[in-house]
Amino acid sequence: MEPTLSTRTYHSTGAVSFSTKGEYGVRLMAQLARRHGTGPASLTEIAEQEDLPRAYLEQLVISLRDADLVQSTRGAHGGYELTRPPEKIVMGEVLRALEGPIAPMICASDDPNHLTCARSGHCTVNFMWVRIRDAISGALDSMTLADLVPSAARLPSVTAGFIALADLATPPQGATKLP
Amino acid sequence: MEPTLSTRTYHSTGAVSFSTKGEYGVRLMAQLARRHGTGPASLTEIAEQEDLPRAYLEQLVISLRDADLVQSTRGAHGGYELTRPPEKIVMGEVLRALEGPIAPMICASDDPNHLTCARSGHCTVNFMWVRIRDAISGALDSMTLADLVPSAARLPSVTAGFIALADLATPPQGATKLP
DNA sequence: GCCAATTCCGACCAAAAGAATAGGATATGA
DNA sequence: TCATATCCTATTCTTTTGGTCGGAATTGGC
Repeated sequence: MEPTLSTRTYHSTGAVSFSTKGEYGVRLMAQLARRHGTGPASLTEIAEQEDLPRAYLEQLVISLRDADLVQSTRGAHGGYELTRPPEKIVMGEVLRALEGPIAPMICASDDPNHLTCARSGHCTVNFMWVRIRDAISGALDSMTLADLVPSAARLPSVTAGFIALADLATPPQGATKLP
Repeated sequence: MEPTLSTRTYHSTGAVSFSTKGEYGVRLMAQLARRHGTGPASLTEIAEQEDLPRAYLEQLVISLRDADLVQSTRGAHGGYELTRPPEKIVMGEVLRALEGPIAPMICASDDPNHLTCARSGHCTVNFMWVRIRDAISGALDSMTLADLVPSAARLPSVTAGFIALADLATPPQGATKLP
């Protein structure tokens, strides 16, 4: 059942590349966004649609669950679903859950309880890494899952009327509108 | 002469981290900026001041030279120096030379002649990676070497009066001013 | 109560990239 | 001619990446 001929995809295409964790994780979240409101979706199902190794997704989804972005239902007909509507899930949260704190350099981490490097003080370049970090964080925190999944692409919610109205009533939080 | 007890520093501190190539390379450039106008500086000298392996710097500086950011003088009392004053060297150039094109994901590269991934078309998430890339590029291209090395930290130029005046006469190009 | 579909979890593994080291050839000023 | 440089290529070791594997524990449906 599992696709045994696996082409390992290593993609370090230059500077500041995210790993497959970030890539697959985001795609997984996008699939869950499409299905939001339709009950839990199994990883087998999603792995098939996105053509990704199910066993690997299993690992990724743990981080997403621990970050309270998805919730799981065990047993038959179980699976995963978003804990919140897509417009309330900021991409910064997703990427940080998957890949760790945004830190282009050891001396410029998102995470407050992260030691600064020994060179700080006589280091004139730190300032650059901080600016880069802020640029990335800013971009990430200005997008939600809803921005990635056009509502046209979403499956009809089971309780469509209810949910749709409720979602519209609550404006997107923490996210600035796209230009 | 070379410090034989080497502590290899692997630093993947989370998402979007640059490698030591980027880190060391920028520090190297900062040192050259300090010395700008004082003739070539040897790598031995710089490696000592920054406490970095000289042989490794040798490799990095090749990329910088090929990108026409530094020029070399061979033989005794040779070394490297900037090809342009610090205010004319945009950090985007430096990082791209050291680490390759800015591409947070395979489908979102800086480099125009870079194939897009097979999924484009039915891929709704690509747009996010492009925005991240633009955020990074933007930050990088809005800083010059001069922003990293305060003029107070620079060594007095040999032909100080001349150079200083010449530099002031030509406004910084390609770089927007810091807020 | 059994079975199939699930999540859950830890161990394991091969290949790639990262971070150098090693060693020599070539150039050049003193 | 010698010490100091850049130049260049090959090798080495380690860590991370990108998974696989196998087996729990859970749960709905028959």
